[in-house]
Amino acid sequence: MADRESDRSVSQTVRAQLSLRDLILSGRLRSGERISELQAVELTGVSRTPVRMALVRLEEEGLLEAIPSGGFMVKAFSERDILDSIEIRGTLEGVAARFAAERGVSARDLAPLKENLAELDVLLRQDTHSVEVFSAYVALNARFHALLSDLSGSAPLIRQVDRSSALPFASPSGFVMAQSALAEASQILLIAQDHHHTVIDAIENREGARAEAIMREHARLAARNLRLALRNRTHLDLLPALVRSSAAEV
Amino acid sequence: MADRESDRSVSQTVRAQLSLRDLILSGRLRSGERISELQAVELTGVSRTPVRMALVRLEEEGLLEAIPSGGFMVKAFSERDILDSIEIRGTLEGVAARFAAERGVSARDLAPLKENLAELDVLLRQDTHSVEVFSAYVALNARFHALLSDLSGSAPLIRQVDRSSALPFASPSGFVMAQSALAEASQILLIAQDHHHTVIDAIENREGARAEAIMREHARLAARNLRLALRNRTHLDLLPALVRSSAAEV
DNA sequence: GCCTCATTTATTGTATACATAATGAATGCA
DNA sequence: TGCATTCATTATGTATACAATAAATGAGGC
Repeated sequence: MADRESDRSVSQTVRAQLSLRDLILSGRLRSGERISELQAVELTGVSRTPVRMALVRLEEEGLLEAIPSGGFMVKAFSERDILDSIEIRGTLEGVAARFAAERGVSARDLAPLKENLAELDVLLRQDTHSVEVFSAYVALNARFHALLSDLSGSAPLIRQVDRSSALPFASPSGFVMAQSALAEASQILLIAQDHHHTVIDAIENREGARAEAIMREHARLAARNLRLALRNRTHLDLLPALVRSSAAEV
Repeated sequence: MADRESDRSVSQTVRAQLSLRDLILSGRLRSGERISELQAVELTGVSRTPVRMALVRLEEEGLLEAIPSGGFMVKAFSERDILDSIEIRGTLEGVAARFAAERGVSARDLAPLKENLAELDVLLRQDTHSVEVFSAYVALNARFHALLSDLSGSAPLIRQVDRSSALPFASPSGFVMAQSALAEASQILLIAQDHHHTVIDAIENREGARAEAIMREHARLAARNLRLALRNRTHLDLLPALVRSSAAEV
């Protein structure tokens, strides 16, 4: 929920952006649906100016698409689009890992990653089928990836990785796929965690090519995971909670 | 020049965006300089609402940076940032080439690329040191790269490539470096053109890994070219013309 | 009965007025 | 003399009024 009237500390623009993002991700605004400014005003409770700003930002974010004659519509994504986005993200993360390895990182920079990794290790010994544990996993995993791209020390790269992350994680179907796959193949998480460990090892040993290859393979695993999930969809009831937790963290 | 008062066919927002982009790229607004809305209003001649839209879009474009307390400043880029951006772009173009190769492309899709390639061949037999020929080269080369990413058939990837192109080509120093390097090492263009030919060949023969490797190497060539240019800067007088032609094509 | 043109309506684009927050300077007090 | 507090000024955030354009619907003619 977007706390429409309360929380005066954040700007109207941000409030509108959060509200609208929530509406899109939760599916209340369907793909391909045109969204008029006045409609957005009704939905968010703020006036047209901040609503327009929010719409422009959501367009840049990739959730909306500008209509030539004016206005915006909710962007539609194919499964192929989402799979491609995962590969793009993996490719960029591969470059990030390689940069980190080639340019060298201090033990101080690596510390938060190792800490995060340890937390993930602990978590993965629990039952990842439960909503709480899975949500915690999603958050920790996202943090690992964010820390990793930071490790590259390259502002343009960090920026690009951020942008390429929008689609795989923003899309409702992405969420459906991610969690449903998880439910039936939680050992995949263990392999993913192995990737996390080995990429850090590669970076520490300055093995750039290896670090890059691991992150690419990591993305391929995620993609495979999702393709698998497309066939046998389960646990769709988990979706709303996941979407909500993701929208909140922005 | 951005034709301030004339050309009523385009929106005020777009006019403001073009004007401001031109001001930034031409260096009249210096890196790190704060740009207030009223100042932007003065400079562009449109009112605050479209100016704000333009500022937000330029922020998303990567040319401006939001100041926490409000407002925007012209973003500053290091040489490292620009070199990284070239590598990022090359990496993504590598994926695009691989996608094209793996998924297959029709002869009809390849036709415009081959035509473009032939035009480049003709051009490269001329004196690339002249402003006209070099400008034409820049335009044709940009078109080749755009067509190539289109060939991937992946909307998310095309989008990402577009975004990663902003920095290397938008930045004035990128232009300085690109053209000054060119002036003293025009044989590099011939090698680059060979890359263009061979990547198409690889795509036609469905050699995905080779296609990807070529585009990566292509970017490395560009990066090397620029590093070289950093040492002996020449022909800086060409800069304004190049910036102007680039700003116009958007 | 269908096609075309005009009128009307709705929606976006633009401008400006107002409010609020931040910044800087000046004055008073310690 | 130095620091803090307050006031003034400037800038951004927000709302709304107005204009222009595009879409839709109706009527009239072919």
